[in-house]
Amino acid sequence: MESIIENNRTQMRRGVLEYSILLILASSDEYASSIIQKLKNVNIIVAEGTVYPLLIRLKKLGLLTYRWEESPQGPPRKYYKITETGKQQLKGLDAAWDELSEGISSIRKGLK
Amino acid sequence: MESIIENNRTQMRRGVLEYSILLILASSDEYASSIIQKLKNVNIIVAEGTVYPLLIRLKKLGLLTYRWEESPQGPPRKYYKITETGKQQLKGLDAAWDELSEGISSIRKGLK
DNA sequence: ATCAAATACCTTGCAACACAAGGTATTTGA
DNA sequence: TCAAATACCTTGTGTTGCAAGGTATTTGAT
Repeated sequence: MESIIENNRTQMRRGVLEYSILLILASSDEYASSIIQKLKNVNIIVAEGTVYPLLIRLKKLGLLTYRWEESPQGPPRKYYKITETGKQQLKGLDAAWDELSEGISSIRKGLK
Repeated sequence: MESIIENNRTQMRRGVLEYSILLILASSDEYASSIIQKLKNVNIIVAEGTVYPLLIRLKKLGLLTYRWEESPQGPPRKYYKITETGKQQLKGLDAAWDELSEGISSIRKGLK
């Protein structure tokens, strides 16, 4: 018994995940668990099993690099950093998001 | 050779498709080709093979009904209409969209 | 010294779903 | 009679988020 809403919420999130991660990394270098926490803070809740493969993919595409750093406690952390290529691509994603927002906005106004 | 941007544009669109269609039908009854055209008008470009199965699915879920109507030319048209249940679910999707927009907005502001 | 808890990392298998491509049916008009 | 336009729909493929499960490191309590 799954609701249409919950299902679509997932779908919507799915569409902006890479974008969100690049946005976060454009601001500062972060490790996976920290990224997940930041996303959770803005109600974009996402599973570990989603983020790790995604970071690996973005790294393969040359949009990210990473370095290891000691942690205050626990195992070392893999800090990801956005590359120049990544920054350029991010601009394109910004545009894509804006376009989509405007599209939805237009349809919404068409009502009433 | 696929760009990250084009790929993500598709992903983003994907997430809001059901939402967009319900929004359009909340305004007026429409047939599939017309819905596709309206989406195209706001740069949410989508293929036929995407929309038809989706309408069928939404109908099965009880969010839409349809009736046949003669066309000025060509074959008859299947006009879809949103149900009361559909309208209720749409409210939930409105909320989901707003939440996502705010989430992205927050992350974006975190920059600079 | 040992073991539990916390923190991080990562992989596998499944299910959902958009899209490209291809197909059928109806009407009009040349 | 046949091409063009309009409309409907189905099938096969590839991508991908997620649940579940697994490994490794450190700290601190017993």
